[in-house]
Amino acid sequence: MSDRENMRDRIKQATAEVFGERGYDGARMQEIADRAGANKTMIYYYFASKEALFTAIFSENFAALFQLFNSILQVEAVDPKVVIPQLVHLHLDFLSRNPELPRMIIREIQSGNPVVEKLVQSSFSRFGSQLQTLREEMAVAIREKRLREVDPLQTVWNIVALNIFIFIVRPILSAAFPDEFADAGRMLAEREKAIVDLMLYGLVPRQEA
Amino acid sequence: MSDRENMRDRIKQATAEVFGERGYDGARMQEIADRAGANKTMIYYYFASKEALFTAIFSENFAALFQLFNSILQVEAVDPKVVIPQLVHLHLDFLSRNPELPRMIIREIQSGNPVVEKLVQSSFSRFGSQLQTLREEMAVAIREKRLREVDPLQTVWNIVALNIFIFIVRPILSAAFPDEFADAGRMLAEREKAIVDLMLYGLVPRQEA
DNA sequence: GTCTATAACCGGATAGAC
DNA sequence: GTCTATCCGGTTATAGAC
Repeated sequence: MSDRENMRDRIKQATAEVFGERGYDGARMQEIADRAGANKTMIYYYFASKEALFTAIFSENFAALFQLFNSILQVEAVDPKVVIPQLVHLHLDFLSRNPELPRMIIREIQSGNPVVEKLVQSSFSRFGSQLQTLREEMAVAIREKRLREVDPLQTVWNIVALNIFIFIVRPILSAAFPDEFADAGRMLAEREKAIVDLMLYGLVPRQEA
Repeated sequence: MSDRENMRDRIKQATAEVFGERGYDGARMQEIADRAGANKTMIYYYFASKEALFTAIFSENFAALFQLFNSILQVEAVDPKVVIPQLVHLHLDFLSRNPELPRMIIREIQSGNPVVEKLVQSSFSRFGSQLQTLREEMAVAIREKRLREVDPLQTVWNIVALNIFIFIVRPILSAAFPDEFADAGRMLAEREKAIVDLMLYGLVPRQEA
């Protein structure tokens, strides 16, 4: 029973891996079965089809990501020096536990799968109201000189862009800079530091001529 | 003759589009033919196979991108206030002319295609020496207080991350924020401004308490 | 160079035994 | 719940006429 007891979960795990690596179209049911240590037919015992399997795994992961985003955006006092390090850390931590998720989302987002469309729609409609709150908080922070005069939406995009980058291009980067990627934990820590530093202070020195 | 004269080029253009949208595995030779206004057989008249077609288009685009990177990195004086706006503008301009390229690269980079592997290897080995030069230039700039004490490699990653972001997640963003994406030119200009502003100054105000 | 028809193959899905 | 054997549709690729 040790391994065999939760075949369904092992299939889900294998599915996430293979879809993340190969994309929906490139994924083979046979490979998913192999990695789960199962017979191909077993997948069809638990899931109706490849499409249904994908939808289940994608929905689950996408929901988890947006749950994180929503909890992250519940910020009371917008002082960048306090908030930014927290935000970056939470997001990177989540991503390092789901490293294949960004590539999967990016790959499959324009697949035409109606479930995916609906998921994006509903996630972002909730996200919209959160964003409005953030706008107001940031406007206050700007007036009180705790924050430079920046656009809230662009700022959110910037954080996300910087955070997801290494996960999205990991295959390129680890081939191009093997030294930096030899120790994944160390690399992630350095990346986190660099992102926070950029977000807070930019490149131009404080004391100018 | 008007349209028909350079069928080969139209096939290449259609290929880039379809591979960008659907990925290698999702792309259908029939759809490429349709978009090129050609018969499917014509593709095989000009290219040996789907694989060969992909390799040709990928190599070409990837080479163009790295040519840009190399020309961009030939920077004499590293004063961020001068260099950053130029870098960001050149990169975004290139990307807006090849909007499908980042997604295509990210999708296909771990495909196992040996041509892709070799391309990445050779591109980055040349990039490596450029990076060494950049390190030295930046070290000087830091000593002379024109630049904050930042890591050169991380800084390059940051610029690339911020620049490619909207192209990579465009399908999500245009669905989630239709207003912002209604006018593509205006959106790109605002994005450029936001990236340069962040890179230079970060979020923390200059004059502190 | 361009087309129609078709071969060859592959991968998702199912039937049915145990 | 798990397995073997097989079907069927779709996709790349080619043969061969014009």
